[in-house]
Amino acid sequence: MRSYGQYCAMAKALDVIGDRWTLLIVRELMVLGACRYTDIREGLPGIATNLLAERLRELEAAGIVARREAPPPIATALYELTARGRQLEPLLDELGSWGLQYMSAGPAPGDQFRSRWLTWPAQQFLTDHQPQEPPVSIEAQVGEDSIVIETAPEGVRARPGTAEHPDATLSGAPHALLALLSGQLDLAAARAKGVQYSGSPAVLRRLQPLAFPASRPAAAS
Amino acid sequence: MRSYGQYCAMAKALDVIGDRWTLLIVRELMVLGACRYTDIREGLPGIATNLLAERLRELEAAGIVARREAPPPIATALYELTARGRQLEPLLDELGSWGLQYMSAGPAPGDQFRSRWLTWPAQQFLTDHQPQEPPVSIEAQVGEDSIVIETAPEGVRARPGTAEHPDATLSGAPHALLALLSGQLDLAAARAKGVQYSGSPAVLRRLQPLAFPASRPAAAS
DNA sequence: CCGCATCCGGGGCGATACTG
DNA sequence: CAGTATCGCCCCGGATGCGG
Repeated sequence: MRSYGQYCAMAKALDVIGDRWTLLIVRELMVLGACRYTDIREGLPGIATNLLAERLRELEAAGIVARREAPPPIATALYELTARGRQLEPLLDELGSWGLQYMSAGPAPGDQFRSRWLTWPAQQFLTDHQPQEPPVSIEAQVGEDSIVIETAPEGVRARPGTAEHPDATLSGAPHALLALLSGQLDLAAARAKGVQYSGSPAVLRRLQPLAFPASRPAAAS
Repeated sequence: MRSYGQYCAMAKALDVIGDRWTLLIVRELMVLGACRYTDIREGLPGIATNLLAERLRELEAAGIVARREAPPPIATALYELTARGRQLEPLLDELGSWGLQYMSAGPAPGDQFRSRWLTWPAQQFLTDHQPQEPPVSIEAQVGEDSIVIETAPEGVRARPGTAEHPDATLSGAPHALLALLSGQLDLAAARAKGVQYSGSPAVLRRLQPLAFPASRPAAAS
């Protein structure tokens, strides 16, 4: 991208990550961890293949993404975030928190969706209220692919994939699941909007926000 | 901007504020408060006038900026952030915090600078360690225009303008002043880099970071 | 099939000129 | 002062090709 030519921290940041698609590529790498070119592309419906390749090169040159030849069993390269790339997580969190206000209306006509995009609200809004209890996991899916939400020592983690023996399963329309995960709806209200939940309600209650917070919680401290 | 067409909070946010120059316009309005078209333009060296006008229209349509006809004495319109626009402040803070790593090398050849851009590091990194003491103010300038850094009940505030009787004055090269404000340099080291400080060192010590923090402090809690 | 590179049309952007 | 108008270019989107 053409530099703004301003000696200002925000302008310098935008010089590096202000290009179209760039932050969404970082989002995919944040969600997926080390992954293949095609895996990234699957999470970026609408991107032109040449643009993805070009952005990955730029991100590698900027020290945000590392490209690594995979060990023999896999015949391809893997992409992953560097330490500098992982430091973009608070920025993506803020971006999502601000953008959440545009989600309550539901998907616009033609909007694409991927289950993996639910990992962000899951980690952002769910908390383990009983960390001393045995770990639990919930499998959520919409459409083909699924994600796993599970308790961990550091807190609630979410990742694409499946769980062997999930304590609960969740499915439904994207906007209903998002509303449930972000605390806009409780389980009863979400069920009324078509959400299917199987398993003990206590599992979900252990993780859910306690009340209905404002759509944009006040900045921390 | 063309929509990403993804039902994801980050993508939706970028649909609104991902266009080139958009976040920098918000930055200027955050720094200046209600101001005229020309005032904004002065803080955005390099922008084409039609782009600024177009972006302001888009930001107004998105409910981020309000355009208001000024009262009679002034024969022009004023622009200011709406509540939704002010909610972008944490995002700009994160953007600046991440971009700060590119500032330590000093300005690139041809980089522009405005004193007002120092208001962000001043508010981000300075703290009033003696809030019960009488308020103090520091005037800082580089080149033509100056800013005022002053203590307030809510914490340290910085704004473009001048102080009537500043307790201290500060001037020097942009990168040296930034290093001083962000805690990368103490006063002695900054003076060695050409910073001029007049006034009691205690005034600056009252506000300065106590130690030399890492360039990117860990995310809160 | 994966991971791109190439090509081409259209629109966003940059620079300047111009106007009420 | 506060924009509008115009033009050229480059970035982007979409499709196709192609080597491993």
